Amino acid sequence: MPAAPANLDQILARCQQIAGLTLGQLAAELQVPVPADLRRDKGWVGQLLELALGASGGSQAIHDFPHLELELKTLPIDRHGKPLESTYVCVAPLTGATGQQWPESWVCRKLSRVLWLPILAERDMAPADRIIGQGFIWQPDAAQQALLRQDWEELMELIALGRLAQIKGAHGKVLQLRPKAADSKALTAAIGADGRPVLSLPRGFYLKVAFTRAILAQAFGLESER
DNA sequence: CAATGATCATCC
DNA sequence: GGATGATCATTG
Repeated sequence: MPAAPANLDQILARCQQIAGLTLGQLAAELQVPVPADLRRDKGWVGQLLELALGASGGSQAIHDFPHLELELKTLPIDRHGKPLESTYVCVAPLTGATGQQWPESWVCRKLSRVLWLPILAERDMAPADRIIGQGFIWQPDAAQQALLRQDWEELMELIALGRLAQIKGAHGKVLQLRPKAADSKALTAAIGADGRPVLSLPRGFYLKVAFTRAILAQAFGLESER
């Protein structure tokens, strides 16, 4: 298992080494078995790349590279370089976060610096054949930060006011709130419409495709359409 | 249960 | 085709 990288340059160097490899090739190097499909191994890609890059953290609520305050995100893209999915950020606090300010929020902290690792992963490609792209480190610019902050503040206000049930995935501009649970029967504490505690489906913050697509376009100078 | 890693599958 | 809501595995 690769050692934890000491700095950002080491991480980027490692990214250069694995760019262009298929996930099957990388898995073979690391002696990790490859699932035939991801239906029951949805986290496999992310965990493989964590291993390859020496990320730590596991299932704890901390950065992938704690000392570097760096978050690792794999990003499945199609052959045009467009993200296939929205990107999960973190679970949403449904209680006890009233009064929390944006700079202290887990969304802001996690997104303050991200190592994006595009993976060419058309749906008809077997996991082993998916190809690792060129990873890059991103930090939100002022405009991106403002969009994230605005969406976050709106969503958190609705949560605090007990309007969680009204929030749909379409609510934010770049950030959305959607279910995040093992199934529709999972429950967690939340604030009801009358302000009293209720149980509800856990939610998570996700970045919309248009936002991650813009990040890729920014990094690679691609056209943002198509 | 809640956190991590996300993709699946259905509906529009 | 794309987005929304549902779901899967694993760990502490």
